[in-house]
Amino acid sequence: MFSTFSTEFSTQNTMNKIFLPVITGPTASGKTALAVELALQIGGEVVSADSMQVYRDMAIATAQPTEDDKRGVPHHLIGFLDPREPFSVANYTKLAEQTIAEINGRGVVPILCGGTGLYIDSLLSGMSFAEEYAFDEKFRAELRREAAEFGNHHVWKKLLAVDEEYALALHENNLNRVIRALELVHHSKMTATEVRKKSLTNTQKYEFVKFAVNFAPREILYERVNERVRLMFQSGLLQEAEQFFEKYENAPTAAQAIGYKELKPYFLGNSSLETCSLNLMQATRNYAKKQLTWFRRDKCTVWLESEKTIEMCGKVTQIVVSKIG
RNA sequence: GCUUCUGUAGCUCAGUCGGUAGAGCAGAGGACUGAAAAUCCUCGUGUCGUUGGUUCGAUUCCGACCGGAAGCA
Repeated sequence: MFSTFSTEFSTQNTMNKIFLPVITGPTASGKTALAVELALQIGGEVVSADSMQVYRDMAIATAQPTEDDKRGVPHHLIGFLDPREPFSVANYTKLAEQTIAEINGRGVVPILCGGTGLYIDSLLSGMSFAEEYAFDEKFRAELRREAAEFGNHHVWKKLLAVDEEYALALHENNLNRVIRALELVHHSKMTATEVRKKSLTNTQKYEFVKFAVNFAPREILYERVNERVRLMFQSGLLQEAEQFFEKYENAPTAAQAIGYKELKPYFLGNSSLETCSLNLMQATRNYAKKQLTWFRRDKCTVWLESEKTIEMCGKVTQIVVSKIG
């Protein structure tokens, strides 16, 4: 039964690589519980791969595992950052690499668990993010203003002039990316195309097995999402959001978290709590769907039906143990 | 009971001066290299409430009926 999985992973060239089980899946799929169970079975520690769980004072909205959820298993990269601080893949991969190396150095198995596909894949592929490519808020604001005045096409044409290959691969309406690519040229004197090629020249540091938890049919997943949002309200989401708005006026990255932004109309008196709560569920369902789209693109992923959680834990543990040796 | 408005895609609504219709949202799929819980792309046939009439032709005009809303009694 387990042999069907073993063909999925490559065992070649495992020397000097850290073994890293990866557990991912859409929000509310139960990946945290699975990671904790695995950690208990093999004596591992969990490293989060979540762009929003890094922030403090947002525990409920970002569904950070509670002490009960953790069952004594140490968790890393959760709730350590001030919400006013910006954060990005570059910061994440750097921190995650350090954390994983540290855990591995103690002879403990690190377990990567989270729902931010970009962070996970960037880390696993060893993508490099050099300092000189850092972003420039003024530059972005100026281009955004130009787009508002002259249209997206105008800004996209600028990119076409300096990096034709990447511009043709991008839709002109995808302003964020068009601007980022222009920013790259502006600061690093390298095109996005060149940076992309260069960023993947690093050797991969990990020998990994990637599991993705899912519920099918989709309606079941969506009902779980709704239920999770209801639980968030019961746990005090409203109070947490209120405190967040009082304490943090300017939170560039953290303000994007699903949860607070849907609740804001309620605090401003523009919308009923019920309406906001329905919008919050809707946004979370949309998010879960988008996550699945990302996870599907990696054909080596081992998909797990989470109807039978116990059985699933057993399978995962067995696979992981066989890799550790 | 009378008057007025209203009944079109799962939802909210456009529209057709009579030639069987289209947006947003939802839903599905996809992209993704420093904001990724972000950003963006693709996909729209539905007895146009029911039933008669006028007409070559009605979802569109007229009548009746059945829902819904508001006002007057």
